[in-house]
Amino acid sequence: MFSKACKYAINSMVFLATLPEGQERAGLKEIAFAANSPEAFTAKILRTLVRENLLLSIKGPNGGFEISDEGRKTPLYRIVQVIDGDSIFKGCALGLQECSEKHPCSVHHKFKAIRDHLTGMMMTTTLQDMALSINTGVSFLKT
Amino acid sequence: MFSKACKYAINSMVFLATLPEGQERAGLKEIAFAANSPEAFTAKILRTLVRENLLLSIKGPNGGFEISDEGRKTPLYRIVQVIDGDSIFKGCALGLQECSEKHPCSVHHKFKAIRDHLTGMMMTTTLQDMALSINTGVSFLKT
DNA sequence: AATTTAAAGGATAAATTTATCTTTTATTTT
DNA sequence: AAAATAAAAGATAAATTTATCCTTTAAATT
Repeated sequence: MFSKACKYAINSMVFLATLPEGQERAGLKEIAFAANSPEAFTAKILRTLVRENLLLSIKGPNGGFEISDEGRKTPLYRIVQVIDGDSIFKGCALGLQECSEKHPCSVHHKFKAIRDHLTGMMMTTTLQDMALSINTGVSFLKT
Repeated sequence: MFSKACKYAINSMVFLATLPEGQERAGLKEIAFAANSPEAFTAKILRTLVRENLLLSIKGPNGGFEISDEGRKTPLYRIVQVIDGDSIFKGCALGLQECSEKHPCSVHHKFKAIRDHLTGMMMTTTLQDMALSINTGVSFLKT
């Protein structure tokens, strides 16, 4: 479904979103541990998220990464889009270059329903929503 | 969503399912062309499908591949399962090793709904269904 | 200003997926 | 039986994804 890079990105962002305002900064090590992801690879992914303004980064002693208020409100959709692109939301499930209402693949309509379902869910679920569910003990970040 | 190998497998199977009974045999070249997939790679994938009894293969002059009556009734689900495994149907979207009702990830329930939707569709859509939609001109195998 | 800390950036390597090519095996036709 | 055909099998290579490591840059503390 999602690439590993994408899962690491989501879990890192959600972890940062679980941190209370005022103590919202965390270093790479802490993030990678919390997200259960390899440190150096996570560093690369975080840089992408920083470039996209979904994260803030601070160098030097007591440096690290922070999620902005805006970042907390970011829908899951956006993270996937930034890391994996939006082929999962837009591309043809069977790989047809041109797959549309006019020239549909043999599961076009059936997949459209699922894709719409997925897209809707991913667009309406924010990192904050996910973080809240973790902070209230309803769900978990790590296995 | 699906690997290229899986898309090639599906498109190859659907192509074979579009062939009328009595002329249901096609050679690798013909299949790869119809499925828009690289020949040698397709050969490998077809061998997997043969091993799983989803296809018959015949060597020698006028040899090739055939889909059995049973194969025509095979749901899309099975092809994906054979080629990509069933992590897309069963695995945690965020990569948690243990992700269950008791120990859910932060999107467990929301994803369950989508997964159920996907699984249901894939289990009830057969290769024959897809082939029929192509044979009646409603949908297309190639772009 | 010098030192320390931590991210940024870039090079490299390992693993996996995708793809091709060559030889072998089985089958049909001559 | 010999020749021709087409899939099976296995070796190899290219591309992509995942992962690590090392040097540079920026910022805080001394």
